[in-house]
Amino acid sequence: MSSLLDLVLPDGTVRKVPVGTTTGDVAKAIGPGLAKAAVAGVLDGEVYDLGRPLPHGGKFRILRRQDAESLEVLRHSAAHLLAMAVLDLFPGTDLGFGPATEDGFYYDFKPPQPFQEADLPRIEARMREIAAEKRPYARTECDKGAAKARLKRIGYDLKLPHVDEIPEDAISFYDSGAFTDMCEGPHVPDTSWIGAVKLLSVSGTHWRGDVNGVPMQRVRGTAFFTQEDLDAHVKRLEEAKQRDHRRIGREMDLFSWHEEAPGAVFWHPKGMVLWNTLVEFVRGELARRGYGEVSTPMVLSDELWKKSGHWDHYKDNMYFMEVDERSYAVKPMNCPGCCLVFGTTPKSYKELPLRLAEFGRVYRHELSGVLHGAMRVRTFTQDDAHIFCDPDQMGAEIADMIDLVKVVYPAIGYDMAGVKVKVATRPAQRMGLESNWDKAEKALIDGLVAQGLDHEIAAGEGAFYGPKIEFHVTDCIGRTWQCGTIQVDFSMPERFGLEYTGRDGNKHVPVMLHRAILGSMERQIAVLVEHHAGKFPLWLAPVQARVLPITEALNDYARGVVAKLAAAGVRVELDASSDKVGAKIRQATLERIPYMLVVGQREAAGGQVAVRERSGDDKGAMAVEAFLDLYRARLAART
RNA sequence: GCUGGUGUAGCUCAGUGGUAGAGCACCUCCUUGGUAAGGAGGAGGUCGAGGGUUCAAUCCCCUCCACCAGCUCCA
Repeated sequence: MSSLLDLVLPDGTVRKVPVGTTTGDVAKAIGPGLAKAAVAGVLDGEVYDLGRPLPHGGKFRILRRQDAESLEVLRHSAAHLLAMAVLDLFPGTDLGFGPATEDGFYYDFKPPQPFQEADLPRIEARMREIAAEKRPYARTECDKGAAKARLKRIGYDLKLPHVDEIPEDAISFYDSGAFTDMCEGPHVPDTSWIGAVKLLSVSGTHWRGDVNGVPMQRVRGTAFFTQEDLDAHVKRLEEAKQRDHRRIGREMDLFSWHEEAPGAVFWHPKGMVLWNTLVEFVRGELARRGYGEVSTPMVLSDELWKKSGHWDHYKDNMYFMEVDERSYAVKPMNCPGCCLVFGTTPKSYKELPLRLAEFGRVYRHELSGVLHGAMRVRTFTQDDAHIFCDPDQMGAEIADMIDLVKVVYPAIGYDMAGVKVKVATRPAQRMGLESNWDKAEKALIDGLVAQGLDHEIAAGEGAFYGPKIEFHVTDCIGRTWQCGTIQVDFSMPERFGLEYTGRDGNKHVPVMLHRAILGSMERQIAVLVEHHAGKFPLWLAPVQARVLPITEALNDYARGVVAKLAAAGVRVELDASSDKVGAKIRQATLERIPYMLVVGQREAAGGQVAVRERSGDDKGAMAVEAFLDLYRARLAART
């Protein structure tokens, strides 16, 4: 074994260093600037502490403070810092896990007495004190037996069973003064590196996410190298809050909620403009793609749900009722109704693929704690469709669905690059043959690969009747929401005895594909509101233009303009209030109306309107017809 | 459902063991003003619901409901 290691740096040069060299040593050797900025090293993809000897040669790079991955290291260290403070203030607390997350960190605790939000400032203050103490993060390694003994000695009971699940033989610990934690690292050299930290919330959780497991409390926070970075982050969070669809929905009078119907959206006229505009847009695409549209009942007999499998697999989420001594359920999905439609008449292979769309409203009894505005509700309308086809047609149909997503999402303002695609595979609770699950999962993955979409696998997260592709978009505070979905289902057609006569004259069972593009109208519109911060493109804007007379004497002229625009299809309003024009502009801007049409003496004399855009751009005075040209061009461009 | 929090006017929020207040919005009047707030006055609340403690509860206690942040789950 050579006593020199070969480190291949990002620029391709090879640096020979003696065994025992640390990342810090390498950084120093390269230059003082780098030494100052260095946080950790990455050797063949694995991150090493600044002071940890590199065990072998390989591809090597140094993480600097400005690199995104450095924040992860820092925040993981901040999680330890949090644990130190909590153990100081609440002796006897048992520790769970404490990882870094996308924009911060958390640590799960089992304290003798539950934490309250009011405890956070105290904990945070203690964290700052400890940070100032410059406690080191000192790494040591031992074998599993020693690790268990060590955990037992310090009283970390929860982590004890976890030792055996670690694949490596060597277990690492990090010591910071009296505090020690089993942890694979990496960490910053000492606590003083954590320049700015803020605790954000305390919430409930369970040991390792198991609802039946030990209840714990999660303290969440975020950390940065500098206070300026933290301040900027806090400001971003506050700005994101301004995009909250619940707030904007109220401000723009799109929808409301009422205690009488928890988990249900009440749509107002302006919200319905968004809804109907989206539906009409999707309908246009469906017509081009050979879909028919159906509408099936909300309330269907229990018998149907027993046949479909929902009775056995989905009952907990369903609403039931008894009428005339017969039991019914409110539909949680549209598929069974659609199956009845398919089965109405004998089908020939010549009719396949049969594409049936349904803007179908469903009810699902979701747990009270999961409801969230219009994103997660108990009744929602899916832009659903069920495609009955033979197995050979499946690939082409899936391709067409993915293509539909790629057409619709950019049109409503999403960059496909920001849409996360997952393939959810067979869950523990499922029905149907394993061989069919194999085929179905393969068909979905093949479809994505053929369409060039990156995806990740969400193992075990499929529906009970089949695997699915999920298209996730992100809300204003970084939560992602599943919208579109494509699912393959071999089971339900079989259960409903659906069949078609093939070219061979024999009966065959069709494959059923379920799909939603927008997902649910409720969730989609909520995400859309946040995505655009309420500043919808013209074609979607509930109110597209408002006419603002400068004085009440101009109201009659303004009414004439409104009539002319309305006749041309513009969603236009008149502001006939006695406010001054500045106030009218302010109001229209707050309501995020794309066009403000100011009319005064000058405009009235020339049959004109003075066009101001939502952005504040003054387009100047122009004839009403000229404005309509502007309007139509932008409408067509969907901008 | 679980953990923690919140619930006072349409909205944002003060407040007190002796049945409530501000700003904005609303209504009326004055003002007729040229690109993000003109002025004055008025109206508006079973203080989430039910029970308890008390001479007296919006405030203290209990139960429930809804909402918020997470957990889990989902479109």
